[in-house]
Amino acid sequence: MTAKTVLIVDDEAPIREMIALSLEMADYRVLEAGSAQAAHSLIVDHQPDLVLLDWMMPDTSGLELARRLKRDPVTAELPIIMLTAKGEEDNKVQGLEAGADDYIAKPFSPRELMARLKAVLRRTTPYGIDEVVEVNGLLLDPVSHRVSSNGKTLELGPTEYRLLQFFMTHQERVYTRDQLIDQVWGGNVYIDERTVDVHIRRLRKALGESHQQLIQTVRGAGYRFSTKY
Amino acid sequence: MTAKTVLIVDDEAPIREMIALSLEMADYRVLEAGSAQAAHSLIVDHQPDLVLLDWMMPDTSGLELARRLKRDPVTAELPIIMLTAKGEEDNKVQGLEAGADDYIAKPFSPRELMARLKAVLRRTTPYGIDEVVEVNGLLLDPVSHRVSSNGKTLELGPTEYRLLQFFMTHQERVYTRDQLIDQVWGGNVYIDERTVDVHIRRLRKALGESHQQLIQTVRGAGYRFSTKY
DNA sequence: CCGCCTTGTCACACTATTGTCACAAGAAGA
DNA sequence: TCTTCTTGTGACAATAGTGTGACAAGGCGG
Repeated sequence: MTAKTVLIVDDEAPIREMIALSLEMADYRVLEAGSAQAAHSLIVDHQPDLVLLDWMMPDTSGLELARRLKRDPVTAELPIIMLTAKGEEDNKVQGLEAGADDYIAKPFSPRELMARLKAVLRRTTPYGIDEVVEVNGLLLDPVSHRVSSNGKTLELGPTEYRLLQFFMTHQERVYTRDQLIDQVWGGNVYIDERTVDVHIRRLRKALGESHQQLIQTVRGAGYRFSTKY
Repeated sequence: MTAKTVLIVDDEAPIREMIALSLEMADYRVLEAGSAQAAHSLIVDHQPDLVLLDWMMPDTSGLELARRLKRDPVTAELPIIMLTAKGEEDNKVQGLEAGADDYIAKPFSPRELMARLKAVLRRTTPYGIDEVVEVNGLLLDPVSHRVSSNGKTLELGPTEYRLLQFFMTHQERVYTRDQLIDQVWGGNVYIDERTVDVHIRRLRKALGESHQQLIQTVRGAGYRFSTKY
């Protein structure tokens, strides 16, 4: 699961920062824009997954931006949450008509914001298609999150599971420890390369005699998952 | 496992036949319809397990049919896969909003079609809405809203009941806390993820020693209801 | 208004998992 | 064979993820 990117559009920097802080603590990537103009180019460049849009903006109103985004086919599916001052119920209607997916009245608690944000993201990102992978009697089923070796369920820790999943969907190719950290641990972690060795070891152990040869050491380079040995 | 019936709705006969051929080779029963009208009566008569629906249809568009099916409680549960010409990403969103469970862009390989089809069938509920569900002596009767374990009635709160019902009709699949909130609490609620844990705990407690192992924790992922442990 | 039940949240207890280290074992090259 | 890299292995302390009990707020029928 990759981190979602959220764009905050508000002309008041303190508010932006407050929101940005909450979001970053919850592991979202955050972009900020102080004007509709800036917002638009950020959207084109960075393709955020969601926009938090303030209703009151000096130049072009937030409403205008929302309309524009929804009209353009490229950005039409981008979910938008409108922020607005308390009690202005009319705005809510207008905002939703303009294509906003949800609406939050200021002042709001960070907690509420997060909850709504998740709800919107949840219902706009459809589930992926998860396919079962099978190699020589080794079966990985992402749907039930289960791995079995010749029918017998294996006990894998989360990291071992992800590692195996990556290998099974990227067979026959050598990956350096760095690449594995990138792919399995997810981009922005700082861990020792040798840690990979340890997890490889754990995975091999869990796979047992019957399948541990599938994970091969390529000396001086990295590791490879292959049926040929 | 009995053969699944798939209904193909497309106004172009050659395409229908191509798809039908692939499906029959994979042991599916196939129905064909050239119009939304025909499709509707076939659905009523033959109750297929899945509908492959073309987006572009002369009379009522495929989209319309999808909406109609999802609106009618009788057919609401019927999984739908939309077919559409390549690159029309807007359609994807509209299609998914209309209730389609998946979406395939033409031209597609038979292989891809089969994979998606299997995936959709796997994750859609094989159970009728009012059917009694039974697992290892654990019995849930949606009509009387009652749950019994080896004949003895259990006391479940409303939420625990819904949670259990969801699990029993969606076995063998891991659900994240988010997804459970979506499915059991209903789309637009804002509650803490950890609340799910508490309800899981309450449900397990209520199920007693005999059945609490059915609800399994998948560390780092979520929960799963399964008879295999 | 009262008592009863359900619910969401919190604080704390508990455990599996994780990253790292020190050392053992192998491979490659001279 | 000996030296020098590189990888395997077991142990361990810190941490992240779950289990668990308690509680206050809210709903609901009386």
